Amino acid sequence: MKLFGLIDCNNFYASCERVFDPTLEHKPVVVLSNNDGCVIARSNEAKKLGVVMGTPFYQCKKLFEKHDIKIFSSNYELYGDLSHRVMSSITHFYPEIEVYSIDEAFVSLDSFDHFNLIEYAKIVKSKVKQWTGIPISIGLGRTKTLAKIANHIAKKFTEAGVYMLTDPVVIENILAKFPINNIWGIGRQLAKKLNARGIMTARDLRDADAKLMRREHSVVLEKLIHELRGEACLPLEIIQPKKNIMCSHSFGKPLAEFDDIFAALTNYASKATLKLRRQFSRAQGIYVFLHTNPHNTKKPYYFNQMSLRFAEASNSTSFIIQQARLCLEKIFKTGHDYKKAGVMLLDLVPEDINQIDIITSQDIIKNDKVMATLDQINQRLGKHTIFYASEGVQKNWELRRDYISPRCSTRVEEAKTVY
DNA sequence: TCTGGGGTCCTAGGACCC
DNA sequence: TCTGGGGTCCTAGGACCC
Repeated sequence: MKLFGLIDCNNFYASCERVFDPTLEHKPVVVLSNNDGCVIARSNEAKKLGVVMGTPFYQCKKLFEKHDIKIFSSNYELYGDLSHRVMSSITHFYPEIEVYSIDEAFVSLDSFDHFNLIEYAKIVKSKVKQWTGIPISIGLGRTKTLAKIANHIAKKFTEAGVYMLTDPVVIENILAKFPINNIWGIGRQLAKKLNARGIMTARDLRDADAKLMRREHSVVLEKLIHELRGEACLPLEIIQPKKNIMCSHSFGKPLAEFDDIFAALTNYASKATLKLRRQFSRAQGIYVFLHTNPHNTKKPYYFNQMSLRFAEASNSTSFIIQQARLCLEKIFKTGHDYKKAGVMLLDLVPEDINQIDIITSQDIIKNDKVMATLDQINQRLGKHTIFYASEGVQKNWELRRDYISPRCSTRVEEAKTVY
C-alpha cells in the first residue's frame, strides 16, 4: 500500500542557532533574511510573542528589545551543513528519500507494512534530535498532499510530533476543518478564487468536480483534488540536478558605479558556477538583471535584464564572468542607485554529454583542470582563498550581517571552545 | 535610513513549418 | 467575393513552494 512521510524540521533556522548555543533553549529567537532585511524564522517562543513572519526588521526592533528576543543574521553555511546532517540521518531509517527543501524531506514507506509505523517514526524523531540537535515532526499519509496535512497536525496538535492520517473517518473530520489556504499548492490567488465559489475547506475541494477544476483552473489543481482523495499523483522524486542555478542579492547599500556592480556580479557568478560544477553540469546560457529599490517612492524605479546563449555549454568561472559583464554593459544605465542584481545560469546539461567542438576541445580540457584546481584549493584552505580580481577588495556590495553567529560546524577557526 | 533568495511548473501567445 | 489547419518550439509572465 502506498504511504508517504513528510519530515519537516521545526523552526529550522532558529533551531540551528540553538544547536551550538544551548543558552538559547526556551528563549525567543528570530533569524533575519540576508541584509538583515526581514524576519524569516522564529522559535515557538517568538511566535507566541507575536513576531510575524516576513516583517521588516526595523518594524519589530522595539518588540525585540522589549522581550529580549535573540536576533541572528542568516548563516546559510551553518544551516546548509546541519540540513545535510539531518537528511543523512533520515536516510539511515528511510532509504527512499526526496530532499524537498533545506528543511523538508518526503520519504516512501511502501515497504514498511510490517512495522509499527508510529513507534518507528517516534524513534526516528528522537534519533535525529540526538544525532543533530534538530527537532523534527513527521506526518504520514497515502499521498504527499495528505502527508503534508498530517505533518501540520503533528506539529500543531500533538505532543509526540508524529501523526498518521490514514483512517477514513479521521480524514473526513480533519479535512472538514482544514482551510484550503493551508493546503500545499494552494496559494493566495487560488484560495481567493476557490473561496468565491464556496470552496472553503479541504473537504469541499476534495469533493469538487476535478474535470471542471482542470478546465477552469489548471491541471495542477485537478491532481491536487485526486491527492486529497488518497490517489497518489505526485511520485517521490529522487534528487535531480537543477535546471537553472541562480545567485542574487540585495546590496548592503545602494550602488551607482558600474565597477561596484560588476564586482558584485563577479562574486555571484563565481558562486553560481561553483554550484554548477558541484552538480556536474554546464550552462548553455546566462541571465543577468539589476534594479533599483522598488520600495523607494521618491525615485523612479529602474529594472533591466538580459540573457545570452553560449555557442558551447560552459562551467568556467572566467567565461561566465565575461558573459555577465557583456550583459551588464548592455543593461547598466548611469544615474541610478541600484539595490539588487543577480545572475542565473540557464539550461544546464550534464558535463559529460557536452558536445565538444574539435577546435575548442583543448581549451575545455584545460579549463576543466584550472577549475578543478581552484575548487580544490578553496575547499582545502577555506572558501574564498582564491577569487577573481574583478570582485574587488573593497566589496562595497557586501551584505549586512550585524548579528551573525559563528560557522562553527564548517570553519575550524570559528569552532566553539569547550572548557 | 531600514522590506530575502532560490527554485519549479504551467499557460498563453507568437513565430514558424508543412 | 473567396484566403486552412495543425503541430512544435520559444518566450514571458504568473502562481506556487520553502
